[in-house]
Amino acid sequence: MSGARPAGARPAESQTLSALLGIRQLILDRELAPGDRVSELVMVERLGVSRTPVRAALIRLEHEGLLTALPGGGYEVRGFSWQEMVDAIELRGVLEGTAARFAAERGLEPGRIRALEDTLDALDAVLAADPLDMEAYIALNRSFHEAVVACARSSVLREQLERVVALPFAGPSAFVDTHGTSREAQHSLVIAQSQHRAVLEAIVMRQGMRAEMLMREHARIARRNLEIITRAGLPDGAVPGLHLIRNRE
Amino acid sequence: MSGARPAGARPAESQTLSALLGIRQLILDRELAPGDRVSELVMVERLGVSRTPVRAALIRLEHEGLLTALPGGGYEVRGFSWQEMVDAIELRGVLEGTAARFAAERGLEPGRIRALEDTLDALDAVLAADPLDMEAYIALNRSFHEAVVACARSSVLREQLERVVALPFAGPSAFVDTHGTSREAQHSLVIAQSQHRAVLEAIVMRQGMRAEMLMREHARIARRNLEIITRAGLPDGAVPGLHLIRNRE
DNA sequence: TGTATTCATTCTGTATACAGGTTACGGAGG
DNA sequence: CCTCCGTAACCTGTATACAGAATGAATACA
Repeated sequence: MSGARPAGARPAESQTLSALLGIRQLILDRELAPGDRVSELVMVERLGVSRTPVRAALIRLEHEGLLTALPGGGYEVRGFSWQEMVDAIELRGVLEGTAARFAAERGLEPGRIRALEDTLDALDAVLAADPLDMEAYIALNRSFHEAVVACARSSVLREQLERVVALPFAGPSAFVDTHGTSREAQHSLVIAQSQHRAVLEAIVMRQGMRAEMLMREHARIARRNLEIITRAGLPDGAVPGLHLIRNRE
Repeated sequence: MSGARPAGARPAESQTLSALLGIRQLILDRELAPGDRVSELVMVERLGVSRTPVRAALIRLEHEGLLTALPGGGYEVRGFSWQEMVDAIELRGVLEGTAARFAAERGLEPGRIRALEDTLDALDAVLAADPLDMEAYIALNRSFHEAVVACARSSVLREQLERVVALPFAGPSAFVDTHGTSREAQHSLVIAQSQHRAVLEAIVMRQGMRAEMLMREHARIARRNLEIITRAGLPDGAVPGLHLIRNRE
Protein backbone atom coordinates (compact mmCIF):
# COMPACT_ATOMS: atom_id res chain seq x y z
CA MET A 1 0.00 0.00 0.00
CA SER A 2 2.18 2.77 -1.30
CA GLY A 3 -0.54 5.36 -1.04
CA ALA A 4 -3.11 6.71 -3.44
CA ARG A 5 -2.10 5.18 -6.74
CA PRO A 6 -4.75 4.40 -9.32
CA ALA A 7 -4.51 0.72 -9.99
CA GLY A 8 -6.96 -0.43 -12.63
CA ALA A 9 -8.01 3.01 -13.86
CA ARG A 10 -6.55 5.61 -16.13
CA PRO A 11 -7.33 9.21 -15.17
CA ALA A 12 -10.76 10.08 -16.55
CA GLU A 13 -12.50 13.36 -17.03
CA SER A 14 -14.26 13.19 -13.71
CA GLN A 15 -13.49 11.37 -10.51
CA THR A 16 -16.87 9.68 -10.55
CA LEU A 17 -16.31 8.31 -14.04
CA SER A 18 -12.82 7.28 -13.06
CA ALA A 19 -14.17 5.37 -10.10
CA LEU A 20 -16.90 3.76 -12.19
CA LEU A 21 -14.54 2.57 -14.89
CA GLY A 22 -11.92 1.61 -12.34
CA ILE A 23 -14.14 -0.60 -10.21
CA ARG A 24 -15.75 -2.16 -13.28
CA GLN A 25 -12.29 -2.92 -14.63
CA LEU A 26 -11.23 -4.43 -11.31
CA ILE A 27 -14.20 -6.80 -11.55
CA LEU A 28 -13.59 -7.65 -15.19
CA ASP A 29 -9.89 -8.22 -14.50
CA ARG A 30 -10.76 -10.72 -11.79
CA GLU A 31 -9.10 -8.65 -9.08
CA LEU A 32 -12.49 -8.68 -7.42
CA ALA A 33 -14.16 -12.08 -7.47
CA PRO A 34 -17.87 -12.83 -7.10
CA GLY A 35 -18.84 -12.74 -3.43
CA ASP A 36 -16.04 -10.35 -2.51
CA ARG A 37 -17.14 -7.43 -0.45
CA VAL A 38 -16.39 -4.12 -2.13
CA SER A 39 -15.26 -1.85 0.65
CA GLU A 40 -15.44 1.86 -0.02
CA LEU A 41 -12.20 2.65 1.77
CA VAL A 42 -10.33 -0.06 -0.10
CA MET A 43 -11.59 1.40 -3.38
CA VAL A 44 -10.50 4.85 -2.20
CA GLU A 45 -7.00 3.53 -1.67
CA ARG A 46 -6.88 1.58 -4.90
CA LEU A 47 -8.32 4.25 -7.17
CA GLY A 48 -6.97 7.38 -5.53
CA VAL A 49 -10.32 9.15 -5.31
CA SER A 50 -12.37 10.03 -2.29
CA ARG A 51 -15.38 8.20 -0.91
CA THR A 52 -18.01 10.35 -2.59
CA PRO A 53 -17.28 9.39 -6.20
CA VAL A 54 -16.67 5.80 -5.11
CA ARG A 55 -20.09 5.79 -3.55
CA ALA A 56 -21.69 7.13 -6.71
CA ALA A 57 -19.92 4.48 -8.75
CA LEU A 58 -21.13 1.73 -6.41
CA ILE A 59 -24.73 2.86 -6.75
CA ARG A 60 -24.43 2.86 -10.54
CA LEU A 61 -22.74 -0.54 -10.60
CA GLU A 62 -25.53 -1.96 -8.48
CA HIS A 63 -28.08 -0.73 -11.00
CA GLU A 64 -25.88 -2.09 -13.74
CA GLY A 65 -26.15 -5.50 -12.14
CA LEU A 66 -22.49 -6.12 -11.35
CA LEU A 67 -22.89 -5.50 -7.62
CA THR A 68 -25.41 -6.66 -5.04
CA ALA A 69 -26.40 -4.60 -2.03
CA LEU A 70 -25.78 -6.42 1.24
CA PRO A 71 -28.47 -6.39 3.93
CA GLY A 72 -26.15 -4.85 6.51
CA GLY A 73 -25.04 -2.17 4.08
CA GLY A 74 -22.32 -2.11 1.49
CA TYR A 75 -21.95 -4.15 -1.67
CA GLU A 76 -20.46 -7.38 -2.95
CA VAL A 77 -19.49 -8.51 -6.42
CA ARG A 78 -22.38 -10.34 -7.97
CA GLY A 79 -22.02 -13.87 -9.22
CA PHE A 80 -24.14 -15.28 -12.03
CA SER A 81 -25.35 -18.81 -12.46
CA TRP A 82 -25.01 -20.47 -15.83
CA GLN A 83 -28.75 -20.16 -16.26
CA GLU A 84 -28.60 -16.45 -15.57
CA MET A 85 -26.00 -15.98 -18.28
CA VAL A 86 -28.15 -17.91 -20.72
CA ASP A 87 -31.17 -15.86 -19.73
CA ALA A 88 -29.27 -12.63 -20.27
CA ILE A 89 -28.32 -13.76 -23.75
CA GLU A 90 -31.90 -14.78 -24.52
CA LEU A 91 -33.07 -11.45 -23.17
CA ARG A 92 -30.73 -9.60 -25.45
CA GLY A 93 -32.20 -11.59 -28.31
CA VAL A 94 -35.71 -10.64 -27.24
CA LEU A 95 -34.88 -6.94 -27.01
CA GLU A 96 -32.79 -6.79 -30.17
CA GLY A 97 -35.53 -8.75 -31.89
CA THR A 98 -38.03 -6.14 -30.78
CA ALA A 99 -35.70 -3.46 -32.12
CA ALA A 100 -35.59 -5.22 -35.48
CA ARG A 101 -39.37 -5.50 -35.49
CA PHE A 102 -39.79 -1.83 -34.64
CA ALA A 103 -37.38 -0.94 -37.44
CA ALA A 104 -39.37 -3.07 -39.88
CA GLU A 105 -42.72 -1.71 -38.77
CA ARG A 106 -41.63 1.91 -38.75
CA GLY A 107 -39.60 1.80 -41.90
CA LEU A 108 -36.07 2.91 -42.77
CA GLU A 109 -34.98 5.84 -44.87
CA PRO A 110 -32.71 4.77 -47.75
CA GLY A 111 -29.65 6.31 -46.13
CA ARG A 112 -29.99 4.04 -43.14
CA ILE A 113 -30.37 0.99 -45.34
CA ARG A 114 -27.23 1.91 -47.25
CA ALA A 115 -25.30 2.36 -44.01
CA LEU A 116 -26.39 -1.05 -42.75
CA GLU A 117 -25.48 -2.66 -46.07
CA ASP A 118 -22.07 -1.01 -45.98
CA THR A 119 -21.45 -2.41 -42.54
CA LEU A 120 -22.40 -5.88 -43.69
CA ASP A 121 -20.20 -5.55 -46.77
CA ALA A 122 -17.32 -4.61 -44.51
CA LEU A 123 -18.07 -7.67 -42.39
CA ASP A 124 -17.97 -9.81 -45.54
CA ALA A 125 -14.58 -8.38 -46.35
CA VAL A 126 -13.29 -9.19 -42.87
CA LEU A 127 -14.58 -12.75 -43.15
CA ALA A 128 -12.95 -13.17 -46.58
CA ALA A 129 -9.51 -12.26 -45.29
CA ASP A 130 -7.45 -15.26 -44.24
CA PRO A 131 -5.80 -14.01 -41.08
CA LEU A 132 -9.15 -13.12 -39.58
CA ASP A 133 -9.02 -9.68 -38.00
CA MET A 134 -11.09 -10.50 -34.94
CA GLU A 135 -10.89 -7.02 -33.51
CA ALA A 136 -12.33 -5.54 -36.70
CA TYR A 137 -15.03 -8.19 -36.72
CA ILE A 138 -16.11 -7.38 -33.18
CA ALA A 139 -16.19 -3.66 -33.91
CA LEU A 140 -18.26 -4.09 -37.07
CA ASN A 141 -20.56 -6.63 -35.46
CA ARG A 142 -21.20 -4.28 -32.61
CA SER A 143 -21.73 -1.46 -35.06
CA PHE A 144 -24.40 -3.44 -36.92
CA HIS A 145 -26.24 -4.35 -33.76
CA GLU A 146 -26.19 -0.77 -32.54
CA ALA A 147 -27.42 0.45 -35.91
CA VAL A 148 -30.40 -1.90 -35.79
CA VAL A 149 -31.28 -0.56 -32.36
CA ALA A 150 -30.94 2.99 -33.64
CA CYS A 151 -33.29 2.15 -36.51
CA ALA A 152 -35.95 1.15 -33.99
CA ARG A 153 -36.15 4.83 -33.04
CA SER A 154 -37.19 4.06 -29.49
CA SER A 155 -35.24 5.63 -26.67
CA VAL A 156 -37.00 3.47 -24.08
CA LEU A 157 -35.99 0.29 -25.88
CA ARG A 158 -32.45 1.55 -26.43
CA GLU A 159 -31.99 2.29 -22.73
CA GLN A 160 -33.29 -1.14 -21.74
CA LEU A 161 -30.94 -2.79 -24.16
CA GLU A 162 -28.00 -0.80 -22.89
CA ARG A 163 -28.71 -2.21 -19.48
CA VAL A 164 -28.63 -5.81 -20.68
CA VAL A 165 -25.57 -5.31 -22.83
CA ALA A 166 -23.80 -3.76 -19.84
CA LEU A 167 -23.42 -7.27 -18.48
CA PRO A 168 -20.04 -8.45 -19.72
CA PHE A 169 -21.34 -11.74 -21.06
CA ALA A 170 -24.46 -10.40 -22.75
CA GLY A 171 -22.94 -8.17 -25.43
CA PRO A 172 -23.44 -8.93 -29.12
CA SER A 173 -19.89 -10.17 -29.44
CA ALA A 174 -19.82 -12.22 -26.27
CA PHE A 175 -17.97 -15.51 -26.54
CA VAL A 176 -17.01 -15.08 -30.21
CA ASP A 177 -13.27 -14.61 -30.09
CA THR A 178 -12.67 -17.36 -27.63
CA HIS A 179 -12.04 -20.37 -29.82
CA GLY A 180 -10.28 -18.15 -32.33
CA THR A 181 -9.10 -19.86 -35.46
CA SER A 182 -10.90 -23.19 -35.41
CA ARG A 183 -12.93 -24.25 -38.44
CA GLU A 184 -16.06 -24.45 -36.33
CA ALA A 185 -15.57 -20.90 -35.14
CA GLN A 186 -15.28 -19.57 -38.68
CA HIS A 187 -18.43 -21.43 -39.67
CA SER A 188 -20.17 -19.82 -36.73
CA LEU A 189 -19.18 -16.40 -38.02
CA VAL A 190 -20.40 -17.21 -41.51
CA ILE A 191 -23.75 -18.31 -40.13
CA ALA A 192 -23.98 -15.16 -38.05
CA GLN A 193 -23.30 -13.03 -41.09
CA SER A 194 -25.99 -14.80 -43.11
CA GLN A 195 -28.37 -14.03 -40.26
CA HIS A 196 -27.32 -10.39 -40.40
CA ARG A 197 -28.26 -10.33 -44.09
CA ALA A 198 -31.56 -12.03 -43.42
CA VAL A 199 -32.43 -9.58 -40.64
CA LEU A 200 -31.69 -6.60 -42.84
CA GLU A 201 -33.72 -8.12 -45.68
CA ALA A 202 -36.66 -8.69 -43.36
CA ILE A 203 -36.46 -5.13 -42.04
CA VAL A 204 -36.34 -3.68 -45.54
CA MET A 205 -39.26 -5.84 -46.64
CA ARG A 206 -41.21 -4.68 -43.56
CA GLN A 207 -41.49 -8.25 -42.27
CA GLY A 208 -41.50 -7.37 -38.59
CA MET A 209 -42.06 -10.75 -36.99
CA ARG A 210 -39.56 -12.43 -39.30
CA ALA A 211 -36.96 -9.84 -38.37
CA GLU A 212 -37.70 -10.31 -34.69
CA MET A 213 -37.40 -14.08 -34.75
CA LEU A 214 -34.26 -13.99 -36.86
CA MET A 215 -32.64 -11.61 -34.39
CA ARG A 216 -33.60 -13.86 -31.50
CA GLU A 217 -32.08 -16.87 -33.16
CA HIS A 218 -29.04 -14.80 -33.99
CA ALA A 219 -28.46 -14.05 -30.32
CA ARG A 220 -28.61 -17.74 -29.52
CA ILE A 221 -25.27 -18.19 -31.27
CA ALA A 222 -23.76 -16.65 -28.17
CA ARG A 223 -25.52 -19.26 -26.09
CA ARG A 224 -24.16 -22.02 -28.29
CA ASN A 225 -20.66 -20.61 -27.96
CA LEU A 226 -21.08 -20.46 -24.21
CA GLU A 227 -22.08 -24.12 -24.18
CA ILE A 228 -19.04 -25.02 -26.25
CA ILE A 229 -16.76 -23.15 -23.90
CA THR A 230 -18.38 -24.67 -20.85
CA ARG A 231 -18.09 -28.18 -22.23
CA ALA A 232 -14.49 -27.62 -23.30
CA GLY A 233 -13.54 -27.08 -19.66
CA LEU A 234 -13.06 -23.60 -18.29
CA PRO A 235 -9.84 -21.73 -19.03
CA ASP A 236 -11.75 -19.03 -17.14
CA GLY A 237 -9.10 -16.41 -17.74
CA ALA A 238 -9.36 -16.61 -21.52
CA VAL A 239 -13.00 -15.54 -21.73
CA PRO A 240 -13.89 -11.98 -20.71
CA GLY A 241 -16.83 -12.31 -18.33
CA LEU A 242 -16.82 -16.03 -17.67
CA HIS A 243 -15.20 -15.83 -14.25
CA LEU A 244 -18.38 -14.24 -12.94
CA ILE A 245 -20.05 -17.63 -13.19
CA ARG A 246 -21.16 -19.05 -9.90
CA ASN A 247 -21.09 -22.79 -9.50
CA ARG A 248 -22.68 -22.92 -6.09
CA GLU A 249 -26.40 -22.67 -5.35
CA MET B 1 -39.24 28.61 3.34
CA SER B 2 -40.04 27.80 6.91
CA GLY B 3 -37.00 25.60 7.34
CA ALA B 4 -36.32 21.91 7.01
CA ARG B 5 -39.82 20.47 6.75
CA PRO B 6 -40.38 17.27 4.79
CA ALA B 7 -42.93 18.14 2.15
CA GLY B 8 -43.87 15.14 0.03
CA ALA B 9 -42.19 12.48 2.12
CA ARG B 10 -43.05 10.62 5.26
CA PRO B 11 -40.06 9.67 7.42
CA ALA B 12 -38.57 6.47 6.04
CA GLU B 13 -36.17 3.99 7.54
CA SER B 14 -33.14 5.65 5.97
CA GLN B 15 -32.51 9.16 4.77
CA THR B 16 -31.57 7.87 1.32
CA LEU B 17 -34.84 6.00 0.97
CA SER B 18 -36.70 8.99 2.31
CA ALA B 19 -35.10 11.20 -0.32
CA LEU B 20 -35.78 8.68 -3.08
CA LEU B 21 -39.44 8.30 -2.23
CA GLY B 22 -39.79 12.00 -1.55
CA ILE B 23 -38.39 13.20 -4.86
CA ARG B 24 -40.29 10.53 -6.78
CA GLN B 25 -43.48 11.63 -5.07
CA LEU B 26 -42.77 15.26 -5.87
CA ILE B 27 -42.53 14.31 -9.54
CA LEU B 28 -45.65 12.15 -9.47
CA ASP B 29 -47.56 14.86 -7.62
CA ARG B 30 -46.70 17.35 -10.36
CA GLU B 31 -44.80 19.59 -7.97
CA LEU B 32 -41.88 19.06 -10.28
CA ALA B 33 -42.80 19.30 -13.95
CA PRO B 34 -40.89 17.85 -16.92
CA GLY B 35 -37.99 20.12 -17.80
CA ASP B 36 -37.68 21.50 -14.29
CA ARG B 37 -34.18 21.46 -12.94
CA VAL B 38 -33.89 19.41 -9.77
CA SER B 39 -31.53 21.35 -7.56
CA GLU B 40 -29.86 19.45 -4.78
CA LEU B 41 -30.09 22.29 -2.28
CA VAL B 42 -33.79 22.82 -3.01
CA MET B 43 -34.38 19.13 -2.37
CA VAL B 44 -32.39 19.42 0.84
CA GLU B 45 -34.70 22.17 2.03
CA ARG B 46 -37.86 20.44 0.89
CA LEU B 47 -37.07 17.01 2.23
CA GLY B 48 -35.09 17.88 5.32
CA VAL B 49 -32.15 15.61 4.57
CA SER B 50 -28.62 16.52 3.66
CA ARG B 51 -27.06 16.59 0.22
CA THR B 52 -25.51 13.13 0.36
CA PRO B 53 -28.73 11.09 0.44
CA VAL B 54 -30.30 13.50 -2.04
CA ARG B 55 -27.40 12.87 -4.37
CA ALA B 56 -27.82 9.11 -4.05
CA ALA B 57 -31.52 9.43 -4.77
CA LEU B 58 -30.86 11.54 -7.86
CA ILE B 59 -28.46 8.95 -9.24
CA ARG B 60 -31.03 6.20 -8.69
CA LEU B 61 -33.83 8.25 -10.23
CA GLU B 62 -31.71 8.87 -13.28
CA HIS B 63 -31.22 5.13 -13.73
CA GLU B 64 -34.92 4.70 -13.12
CA GLY B 65 -35.57 6.97 -16.06
CA LEU B 66 -37.43 9.76 -14.29
CA LEU B 67 -34.51 12.18 -14.42
CA THR B 68 -32.10 13.21 -17.15
CA ALA B 69 -28.54 14.28 -16.48
CA LEU B 70 -27.77 17.73 -17.80
CA PRO B 71 -24.55 18.35 -19.74
CA GLY B 72 -23.39 21.03 -17.33
CA GLY B 73 -24.11 18.85 -14.32
CA GLY B 74 -27.24 18.33 -12.32
CA TYR B 75 -30.53 16.79 -13.37
CA GLU B 76 -33.90 17.75 -14.76
CA VAL B 77 -37.25 16.00 -14.70
CA ARG B 78 -37.61 13.89 -17.79
CA GLY B 79 -40.51 14.36 -20.15
CA PHE B 80 -41.85 11.57 -22.31
CA SER B 81 -43.35 11.82 -25.74
CA TRP B 82 -46.57 10.00 -26.49
CA GLN B 83 -44.59 7.56 -28.60
CA GLU B 84 -42.23 6.86 -25.72
CA MET B 85 -45.14 6.01 -23.46
CA VAL B 86 -46.55 3.67 -26.08
CA ASP B 87 -43.13 2.09 -26.52
CA ALA B 88 -42.80 1.56 -22.78
CA ILE B 89 -46.14 -0.22 -22.73
CA GLU B 90 -45.18 -2.36 -25.70
CA LEU B 91 -41.88 -3.12 -24.04
CA ARG B 92 -43.63 -4.28 -20.92
CA GLY B 93 -45.70 -6.56 -23.12
CA VAL B 94 -42.56 -7.95 -24.72
CA LEU B 95 -40.90 -8.64 -21.38
CA GLU B 96 -43.97 -10.00 -19.64
CA GLY B 97 -44.59 -12.08 -22.73
CA THR B 98 -41.10 -13.48 -22.41
CA ALA B 99 -41.81 -14.21 -18.76
CA ALA B 100 -44.96 -16.12 -19.73
CA ARG B 101 -43.00 -18.05 -22.35
CA PHE B 102 -40.27 -18.92 -19.86
CA ALA B 103 -42.91 -20.08 -17.41
CA ALA B 104 -44.50 -22.28 -20.08
CA GLU B 105 -41.18 -23.70 -21.27
CA ARG B 106 -39.84 -24.38 -17.81
CA GLY B 107 -43.04 -25.66 -16.30
CA LEU B 108 -44.95 -24.84 -13.15
CA GLU B 109 -45.31 -26.89 -10.02
CA PRO B 110 -48.97 -27.52 -9.11
CA GLY B 111 -48.83 -25.17 -6.16
CA ARG B 112 -47.96 -22.26 -8.40
CA ILE B 113 -50.79 -23.09 -10.76
CA ARG B 114 -53.22 -23.19 -7.87
CA ALA B 115 -52.00 -19.82 -6.61
CA LEU B 116 -52.45 -18.25 -10.03
CA GLU B 117 -55.92 -19.74 -10.37
CA ASP B 118 -56.87 -18.42 -6.95
CA THR B 119 -55.78 -14.94 -7.95
CA LEU B 120 -57.86 -15.13 -11.12
CA ASP B 121 -60.85 -16.43 -9.17
CA ALA B 122 -60.52 -13.48 -6.84
CA LEU B 123 -60.41 -11.18 -9.85
CA ASP B 124 -63.60 -12.78 -11.14
CA ALA B 125 -65.25 -12.10 -7.81
CA VAL B 126 -64.19 -8.45 -7.93
CA LEU B 127 -65.55 -8.10 -11.46
CA ALA B 128 -68.84 -9.73 -10.43
CA ALA B 129 -69.46 -7.22 -7.65
CA ASP B 130 -71.53 -4.26 -8.74
CA PRO B 131 -69.80 -1.40 -7.02
CA LEU B 132 -66.50 -2.34 -8.61
CA ASP B 133 -63.71 -2.26 -6.04
CA MET B 134 -61.08 -0.74 -8.26
CA GLU B 135 -58.42 -0.76 -5.59
CA ALA B 136 -58.83 -4.48 -5.09
CA TYR B 137 -58.78 -5.02 -8.83
CA ILE B 138 -55.50 -3.16 -9.22
CA ALA B 139 -53.92 -5.07 -6.35
CA LEU B 140 -55.00 -8.45 -7.70
CA ASN B 141 -54.06 -7.55 -11.25
CA ARG B 142 -50.62 -6.54 -10.11
CA SER B 143 -50.40 -9.71 -8.08
CA PHE B 144 -51.15 -11.86 -11.12
CA HIS B 145 -48.59 -10.09 -13.28
CA GLU B 146 -45.93 -10.40 -10.61
CA ALA B 147 -46.74 -14.06 -10.15
CA VAL B 148 -46.25 -14.75 -13.86
CA VAL B 149 -42.87 -13.05 -13.69
CA ALA B 150 -41.98 -15.10 -10.65
CA CYS B 151 -42.93 -18.27 -12.52
CA ALA B 152 -40.40 -17.43 -15.21
CA ARG B 153 -37.71 -18.09 -12.61
CA SER B 154 -35.29 -15.66 -14.18
CA SER B 155 -33.74 -12.98 -12.00
CA VAL B 156 -32.28 -11.18 -15.01
CA LEU B 157 -35.68 -10.91 -16.64
CA ARG B 158 -37.31 -9.89 -13.39
CA GLU B 159 -34.84 -7.07 -12.86
CA GLN B 160 -35.32 -5.78 -16.38
CA LEU B 161 -39.05 -5.80 -15.96
CA GLU B 162 -38.82 -3.95 -12.68
CA ARG B 163 -37.00 -1.21 -14.50
CA VAL B 164 -39.76 -0.83 -17.10
CA VAL B 165 -42.55 -1.03 -14.58
CA ALA B 166 -40.81 1.68 -12.54
CA LEU B 167 -42.04 4.18 -15.12
CA PRO B 168 -45.34 5.45 -13.74
CA PHE B 169 -47.25 4.89 -16.98
CA ALA B 170 -45.85 1.45 -17.80
CA GLY B 171 -47.20 -0.58 -14.88
CA PRO B 172 -49.66 -3.43 -15.43
CA SER B 173 -52.52 -1.34 -14.09
CA ALA B 174 -51.63 1.86 -15.91
CA PHE B 175 -54.62 3.81 -17.21
CA VAL B 176 -57.23 1.34 -15.96
CA ASP B 177 -58.98 3.24 -13.22
CA THR B 178 -59.26 6.44 -15.16
CA HIS B 179 -62.60 6.11 -16.87
CA GLY B 180 -63.98 4.40 -13.84
CA THR B 181 -67.54 3.22 -14.10
CA SER B 182 -68.30 3.46 -17.80
CA ARG B 183 -69.64 0.42 -19.62
CA GLU B 184 -66.67 0.43 -21.99
CA ALA B 185 -64.29 0.37 -19.06
CA GLN B 186 -65.96 -2.66 -17.52
CA HIS B 187 -65.86 -4.47 -20.86
CA SER B 188 -62.16 -3.69 -21.01
CA LEU B 189 -61.68 -5.33 -17.64
CA VAL B 190 -63.65 -8.39 -18.72
CA ILE B 191 -61.49 -8.73 -21.82
CA ALA B 192 -58.36 -8.37 -19.75
CA GLN B 193 -59.53 -11.08 -17.39
CA SER B 194 -60.25 -13.45 -20.27
CA GLN B 195 -56.72 -12.81 -21.47
CA HIS B 196 -55.43 -13.64 -17.99
CA ARG B 197 -57.22 -16.99 -18.20
CA ALA B 198 -55.87 -17.64 -21.67
CA VAL B 199 -52.32 -16.83 -20.59
CA LEU B 200 -52.54 -19.19 -17.64
CA GLU B 201 -54.01 -21.92 -19.83
CA ALA B 202 -51.22 -21.51 -22.35
CA ILE B 203 -48.58 -21.64 -19.62
CA VAL B 204 -50.09 -24.77 -18.10
CA MET B 205 -50.31 -26.43 -21.52
CA ARG B 206 -46.67 -25.51 -22.15
CA GLN B 207 -47.60 -23.43 -25.18
CA GLY B 208 -44.78 -20.92 -24.87
CA MET B 209 -45.28 -18.81 -27.95
CA ARG B 210 -49.03 -18.63 -27.43
CA ALA B 211 -48.51 -17.45 -23.88
CA GLU B 212 -46.00 -14.85 -25.04
CA MET B 213 -48.23 -13.41 -27.73
CA LEU B 214 -51.27 -13.37 -25.48
CA MET B 215 -49.34 -11.45 -22.87
CA ARG B 216 -48.16 -8.94 -25.45
CA GLU B 217 -51.68 -8.36 -26.64
CA HIS B 218 -52.80 -8.09 -23.05
CA ALA B 219 -50.38 -5.22 -22.44
CA ARG B 220 -51.77 -3.39 -25.45
CA ILE B 221 -54.97 -2.80 -23.49
CA ALA B 222 -53.02 -0.13 -21.64
CA ARG B 223 -52.13 1.43 -24.95
CA ARG B 224 -55.75 1.45 -26.00
CA ASN B 225 -56.75 3.07 -22.73
CA LEU B 226 -54.05 5.68 -23.22
CA GLU B 227 -55.44 6.44 -26.66
CA ILE B 228 -58.94 6.79 -25.23
CA ILE B 229 -57.71 9.16 -22.55
CA THR B 230 -55.69 11.17 -25.03
CA ARG B 231 -58.62 11.50 -27.42
CA ALA B 232 -60.99 12.41 -24.59
CA GLY B 233 -58.94 15.52 -23.91
CA LEU B 234 -56.46 15.59 -21.07
CA PRO B 235 -57.71 16.10 -17.53
CA ASP B 236 -54.01 15.60 -16.84
CA GLY B 237 -54.48 15.63 -13.10
CA ALA B 238 -56.81 12.64 -13.07
CA VAL B 239 -54.34 10.15 -14.53
CA PRO B 240 -51.29 9.22 -12.48
CA GLY B 241 -48.32 9.60 -14.82
CA LEU B 242 -49.91 11.42 -17.71
CA HIS B 243 -48.55 14.83 -16.85
CA LEU B 244 -45.10 13.58 -17.78
CA ILE B 245 -46.14 13.69 -21.40
CA ARG B 246 -44.20 16.11 -23.49
CA ASN B 247 -45.98 17.73 -26.39
CA ARG B 248 -43.04 19.59 -27.80
CA GLU B 249 -40.28 18.04 -29.96
C1' DT C 1 -30.17 49.60 -29.81
C1' DG C 2 -27.79 45.38 -30.18
C1' DT C 3 -23.77 42.87 -28.73
C1' DA C 4 -19.90 41.43 -26.31
C1' DT C 5 -17.65 41.27 -21.91
C1' DT C 6 -17.04 41.03 -17.19
C1' DC C 7 -18.36 40.07 -12.67
C1' DA C 8 -21.13 38.12 -9.09
C1' DT C 9 -24.04 34.44 -7.78
C1' DT C 10 -25.24 29.77 -7.61
C1' DC C 11 -24.63 25.26 -8.39
C1' DT C 12 -22.39 20.86 -8.62
C1' DG C 13 -18.33 17.87 -7.83
C1' DT C 14 -15.28 16.54 -4.36
C1' DA C 15 -13.27 15.73 0.04
C1' DT C 16 -13.54 14.81 4.82
C1' DA C 17 -15.38 14.63 9.69
C1' DC C 18 -18.69 12.39 12.76
C1' DA C 19 -22.01 8.88 14.56
C1' DG C 20 -24.35 4.62 14.59
C1' DG C 21 -24.39 -0.05 13.52
C1' DT C 22 -22.27 -4.45 12.22
C1' DT C 23 -18.88 -7.87 12.38
C1' DA C 24 -15.12 -10.40 14.00
C1' DC C 25 -12.22 -11.91 17.52
C1' DG C 26 -11.04 -13.36 22.06
C1' DG C 27 -12.18 -14.89 26.56
C1' DA C 28 -15.04 -16.92 30.03
C1' DG C 29 -18.36 -20.28 31.37
C1' DG C 30 -20.90 -24.63 30.80
C1' DC D 1 -14.55 -28.87 23.49
C1' DC D 2 -18.37 -26.13 22.39
C1' DT D 3 -21.12 -22.10 23.24
C1' DC D 4 -22.19 -17.63 24.67
C1' DC D 5 -20.97 -12.99 25.45
C1' DG D 6 -18.36 -8.71 25.60
C1' DT D 7 -15.32 -5.70 23.54
C1' DA D 8 -12.96 -3.56 19.88
C1' DA D 9 -12.13 -2.55 15.22
C1' DC D 10 -14.16 -1.48 11.00
C1' DC D 11 -17.45 0.06 7.87
C1' DT D 12 -21.29 2.44 6.13
C1' DG D 13 -24.73 6.26 6.40
C1' DT D 14 -24.93 11.05 7.00
C1' DA D 15 -23.66 15.80 7.27
C1' DT D 16 -20.94 19.62 5.98
C1' DA D 17 -16.93 22.44 4.20
C1' DC D 18 -14.32 23.79 0.11
C1' DA D 19 -13.17 24.62 -4.85
C1' DG D 20 -14.08 25.01 -9.63
C1' DA D 21 -17.33 25.55 -13.20
C1' DA D 22 -21.61 27.12 -15.19
C1' DT D 23 -25.14 30.67 -15.29
C1' DG D 24 -27.16 34.97 -15.36
C1' DA D 25 -27.28 39.86 -15.04
C1' DA D 26 -25.39 44.23 -15.48
C1' DT D 27 -22.50 47.24 -18.03
C1' DA D 28 -19.59 49.17 -21.48
C1' DC D 29 -18.92 49.60 -26.31
C1' DA D 30 -19.92 49.55 -31.29
